[in-house]
Amino acid sequence: MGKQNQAKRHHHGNLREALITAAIDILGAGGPDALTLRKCAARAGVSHAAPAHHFNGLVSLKIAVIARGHDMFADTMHRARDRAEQNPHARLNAICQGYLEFATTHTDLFKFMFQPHGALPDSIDTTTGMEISRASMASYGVLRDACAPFEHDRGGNLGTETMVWSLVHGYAMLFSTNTTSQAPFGPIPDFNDILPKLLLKSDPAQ
Amino acid sequence: MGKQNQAKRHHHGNLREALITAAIDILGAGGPDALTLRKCAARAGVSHAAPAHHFNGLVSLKIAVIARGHDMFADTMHRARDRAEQNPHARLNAICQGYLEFATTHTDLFKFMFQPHGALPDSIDTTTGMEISRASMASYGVLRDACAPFEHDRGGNLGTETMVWSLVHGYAMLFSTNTTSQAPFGPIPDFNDILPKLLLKSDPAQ
DNA sequence: TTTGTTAAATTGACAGTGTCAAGATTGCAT
DNA sequence: ATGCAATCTTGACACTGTCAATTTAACAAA
Repeated sequence: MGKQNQAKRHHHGNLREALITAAIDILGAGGPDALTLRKCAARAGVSHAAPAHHFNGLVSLKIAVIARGHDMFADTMHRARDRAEQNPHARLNAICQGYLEFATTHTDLFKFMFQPHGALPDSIDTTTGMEISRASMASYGVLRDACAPFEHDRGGNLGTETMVWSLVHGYAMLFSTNTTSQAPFGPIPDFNDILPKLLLKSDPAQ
Repeated sequence: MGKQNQAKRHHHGNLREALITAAIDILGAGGPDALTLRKCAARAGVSHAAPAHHFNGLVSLKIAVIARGHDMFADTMHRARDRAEQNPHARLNAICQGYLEFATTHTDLFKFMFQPHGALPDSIDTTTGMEISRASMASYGVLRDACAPFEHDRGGNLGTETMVWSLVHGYAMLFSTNTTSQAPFGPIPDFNDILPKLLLKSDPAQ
């Protein structure tokens, strides 16, 4: 086994990957404040300063985690889309369901992805910078493509994109879980009952 | 002057308030990661362990900052509402404008308010706990009251609340500022062009 | 194979941080 | 004035990110 061969080796072999998965595990277990370079290093079985050779500081590791999160995010939406009926309404509805499914099942990661992390562009190593731009554009593209069939009276389909994205994102942010001491809510309407009102209005062909 | 009299005193006089305003200043200047108990203490002119007598740890101070943020948030929406025409549509539209105005002018604080901070209810001192529940309920009440006139076919007006809140919150979260390495956007449609589509559809009297 | 160069990981150190314990100071009711 | 409780300080500890110096491993060239 390759793993047994690499067990005693000085070089880890794939430390960058191991640190990202370790970070996601720690994030899911202990929340954002528990995400620590030293803990990731310990979980990957390396010394505390080893991550410095793969990430330009803690912020870069966080950005890499967000990039990985966007990959998972896009996957969830893709799967939801592919098992839906193949018409624009069903497709967009399924993608929103995937959006909310990811926000519900990976709440910590989802909220972590849309937080400011004080990352100046030059403080991120080039590898991580490429990953985050690719992954974030890809996950946004899923929703953008699904909105394309819905023409809008002004501004092309950008208006539809903005409306749908704002609606589903706000819904996910507010109701995926009650964060801390939010106002008490009654039963929250299902998103299935919300989106059609927006779509029917936006699509003159309907 | 009271201040000069209190300058050399051992007791600060109003350290709790001073710490909260110091925290908001630091948050606006250096971002969430710069918000530190020791920095707040230094800015308030007390020793590093003084805050422990007013807040049950850093998390409680953060929650107190969020409560103060909700007060400012509600004020902004109130002012926007009061200078609008007094009909349901204009009122709700103005409140959403206030919502976005706060998110734009206090972006750091706004995003900080809607982040998870790993606050177990029993880890927050009672004073702060009362403040956050009062303040968050008050700020949510502004939007709730503005949605009340718009009856909805199912679920009373809760559906309208959920729709409008999700829409404006998502819009604020996504477009108040480009956080870090988001996908490249074209021009974002103004919220004034978005909300009416939702309202007109939701209000059968229109 | 031997050698030299580079990448990868380790060790050690330093300044900050949250938090606790113990002591000192102040304000206030009695 | 006296005692008590609230308030603040000092000191300490473990943990964190980050840097510098060093050791180890991998690999290409001779």
